[in-house]
Amino acid sequence: MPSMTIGQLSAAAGVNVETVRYYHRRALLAAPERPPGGIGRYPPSALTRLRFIKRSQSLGFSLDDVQALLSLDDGQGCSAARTIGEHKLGEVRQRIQTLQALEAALQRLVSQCSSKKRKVSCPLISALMQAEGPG
Amino acid sequence: MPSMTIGQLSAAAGVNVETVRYYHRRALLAAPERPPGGIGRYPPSALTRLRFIKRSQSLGFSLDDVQALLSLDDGQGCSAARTIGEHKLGEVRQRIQTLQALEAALQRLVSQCSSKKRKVSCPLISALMQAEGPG
DNA sequence: TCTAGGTACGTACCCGAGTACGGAGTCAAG
DNA sequence: CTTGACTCCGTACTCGGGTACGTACCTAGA
Repeated sequence: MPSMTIGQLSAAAGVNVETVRYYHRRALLAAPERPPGGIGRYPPSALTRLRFIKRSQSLGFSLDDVQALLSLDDGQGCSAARTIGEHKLGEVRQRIQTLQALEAALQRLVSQCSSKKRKVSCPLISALMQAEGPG
Repeated sequence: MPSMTIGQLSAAAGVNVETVRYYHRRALLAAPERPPGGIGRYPPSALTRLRFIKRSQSLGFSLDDVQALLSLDDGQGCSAARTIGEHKLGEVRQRIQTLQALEAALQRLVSQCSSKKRKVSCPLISALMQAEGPG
């Protein structure tokens, strides 16, 4: 039997049944053909698609991104797919930059807190009190 | 006049009036003393506190974190504050790690997409199709 | 045939950090 | 004293990615 119920499909992909239904609502995954009043059965391609979605998500693509990516999957959209990937790469690099700046600032505050040459109040807290503008 | 209305306070801190009220609801910022049926006026310390909140947020602290930090601002909580800071620093470093792994994977996919030695379909999309498990 | 478990569907809820809105009250300037 | 801006207060909505619940229905095994 080459077709699966929604429970089998979701178990195979490691997601919740509700998630599969949610993807139907988001039109990311077609609802299966279904005998009138009966229960839907998914072809193996549904599993491929579901894994595509989860894999894309794990690379930082949103479901909207995934939708765009999927719409390119006609063999023609390679340069468009690359554009989406490059854009996402830029976003990821930007987030890394921001977090590294954050890391440095936090590191500085915490080590001030550790050093014993502080005067009266906690240097972490008093540094946060100084209003040098947010950043 | 050393006291401000909510509009002046929020303008001085660069936040929305609604945000200030939201902080009241979250008990991050005390509601001002207010003549019966009259309009509240905030002391300058409210601005300091508001800036503390925004500054902490910009360092990656959640409002729950900020609440904890503020509760330590009695001159006694320095080591507790440092603990919170260290914990947050760990989180930030973890996020950086994850994003760097992401960056590498994305970079690889995008450059495969650019190189012309691809066979039939878009390598980015077909890589996402390969189900090697999410990651 | 009965029954347990799976499925279909619709709706509501979760998180965090606000934003939006509407009606009533208040305050200062003209 | 009126006008217009501001404030107060409560409730509901936003975004993203689902999760949870309830009811009705179907379907495979004993």
